[in-house]
Amino acid sequence: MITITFPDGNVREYMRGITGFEIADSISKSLSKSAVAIEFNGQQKDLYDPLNENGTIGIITMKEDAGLEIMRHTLTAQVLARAVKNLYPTAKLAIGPTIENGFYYDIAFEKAISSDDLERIEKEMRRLLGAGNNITKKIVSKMDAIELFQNREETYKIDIIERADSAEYQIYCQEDTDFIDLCRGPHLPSLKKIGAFKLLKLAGAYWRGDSSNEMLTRIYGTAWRDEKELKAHLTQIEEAEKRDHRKLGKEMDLFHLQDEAQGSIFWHPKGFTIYNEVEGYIRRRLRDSGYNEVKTPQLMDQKLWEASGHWEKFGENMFVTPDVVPNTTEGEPIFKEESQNFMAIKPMNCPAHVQIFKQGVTSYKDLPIRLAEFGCCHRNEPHGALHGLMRVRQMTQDDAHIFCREDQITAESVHFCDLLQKVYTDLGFQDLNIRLALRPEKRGGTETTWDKAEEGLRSALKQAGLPFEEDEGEGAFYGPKIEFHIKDAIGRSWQCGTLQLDFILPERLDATYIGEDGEKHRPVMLHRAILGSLERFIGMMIESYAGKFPLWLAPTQCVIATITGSADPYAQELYQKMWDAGVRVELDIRNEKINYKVREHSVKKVPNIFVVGAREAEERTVAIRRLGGKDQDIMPVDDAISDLIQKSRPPY
RNA sequence: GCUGCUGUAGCUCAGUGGUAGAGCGUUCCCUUGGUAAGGGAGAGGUCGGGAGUUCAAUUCUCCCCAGCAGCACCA
Repeated sequence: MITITFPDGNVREYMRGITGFEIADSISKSLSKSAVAIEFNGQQKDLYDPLNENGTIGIITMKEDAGLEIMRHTLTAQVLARAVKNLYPTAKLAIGPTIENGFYYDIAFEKAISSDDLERIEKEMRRLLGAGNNITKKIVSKMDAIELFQNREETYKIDIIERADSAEYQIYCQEDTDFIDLCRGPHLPSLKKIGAFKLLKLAGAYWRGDSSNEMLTRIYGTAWRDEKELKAHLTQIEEAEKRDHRKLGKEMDLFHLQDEAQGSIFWHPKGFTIYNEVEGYIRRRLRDSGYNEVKTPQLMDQKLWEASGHWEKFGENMFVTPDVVPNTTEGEPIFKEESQNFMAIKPMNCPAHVQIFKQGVTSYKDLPIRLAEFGCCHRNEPHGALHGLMRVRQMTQDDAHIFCREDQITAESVHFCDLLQKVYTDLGFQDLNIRLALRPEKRGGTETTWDKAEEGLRSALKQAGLPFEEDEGEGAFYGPKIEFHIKDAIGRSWQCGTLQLDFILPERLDATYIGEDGEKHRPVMLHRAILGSLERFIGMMIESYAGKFPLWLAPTQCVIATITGSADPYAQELYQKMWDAGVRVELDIRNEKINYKVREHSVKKVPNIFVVGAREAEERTVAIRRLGGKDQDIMPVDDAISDLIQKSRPPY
């Protein structure tokens, strides 16, 4: 007999070898009916796995998220994979995991498939589900597992097995078919329990995530408990797509991109208003946090980048220009002779900041020195990486470098995390994903320095009360880093803020300070950005506010809209008054109905419309229509203006 | 960079082996209307670029460019 403990603390005795299904059945028929798998001693197992030891059991049903995930997993591994093999027998299966809201399967097709095939596959999947086969499994040795898949020429499965160091492998089968799949499970006991699903898209993906490997075809899908949940999810995706910053940027006339400057933003007046407000805000924050703003060259001799190490390490992502006068004679080459000297357009500000640090002599008493720059950087990003404002080739960071002593690292890091938190709160971002990237394989510096650096950042995060995850091997070659990620409208994660410790660059560029002992010492350098690139951060803001910016950021804070032409003089007077008071105001005295004007400005997401007609002109009032509201609010002019100005104050 | 898809008017998109259409916007006219689209008329396109097949290409083929999705990359 074995002793089974239930989540509520109850204990029961069962025969050795009993299954989760039988245990569920011994509790209630309805439970065994809804059970899809079990969790036994913290590990998920199939419903029909025999239990041979004492343990704690939890019955997983589709109600739990764990059950939903098992369903998604079964759907991709058993149904999508089988449907593909039925339709394309020569296709080779690679891996098919679950992801947030769904699943994918990576498959090598003999011939490329397209979205039409997606429909065929989905149809075949539904056909297979109709039969509602039971799923069974067998456990085989490594040799047998390899043989099984060799017979089917499933080379990727063989690769997976060969790389694994387990002695036993689980092979899932479906009754009445010869379909098999290698999987660590668990799976649903039967296809009858699959809920509602939809295949979404096709994309390429490298085998084992390595770009030197061949590219497979990845089929993405989403799956839910029932049609209602599925529909809700699809609606949510549609809603999220409406918040896409590229779409809103066009609709709200904020910026554009064009072929001749791919990856670089043309900021329109309205977009640049937001940009300037954000920059002004962060500039005030930095000034009051002990930073000194600087401006450094855009073009610097390539030799400096060699000295800093960037040339060797990141040269491929840099733009260079020969230091010669171009030849403008038509039909002749632009460069008559090959240039001996090259200038590089800066991809980062750090080497330049070191140059400023190195001017004169710095005492230990001067540290920390915090140099900030809204530095415009160019990075030669791969074409496929470019993405609206989120990934650009020309960007401006709220960049700063802190030169400090080793004993100041933790205090500076805590100081930074505090500042970052204040900024993110002000700008409406609460949902941060913070990652601490630790020493990579290829790295500079000693183990002791790395220990100190990693612990410095770790304790700073703890002191700042920020939850974080650690990523082994993801740090920069010069030091560990903290990354602050935010998700965009459709759930893609982008790094915005960052804090990086650097022991290497001061060494390479020979930065020193004079210590208490009168000797030269190396400062530590902290690379840090709160917003990251202003372009990306504004992109995130457009999506998180869905274009409905708070007043202090709204490109147009107020439109004065007239009802009849007779109110025009009054509206003009009002407009001048507000303009003089510094309000970002527009005047709409077009010969259009007020309905039309209200709609148009609402669609453009103008936060306030001051509606004026004959009555308002007579009484010297305005009828305020606020974005999203249905009602109007009648106020005397001066009250309305001072109220608007009051509400337009930046958070700092 | 890789895989797949897309590229037609300012925007969103339809369409065809015989050089093109809608809605919105824009211009002009009428309308002065009280809180999410008043009516009418007009202008506007080398159908992403290049080459090929064809009597004829926006349509078919190839190459290039760009965009989108994902992957890889992201100092």
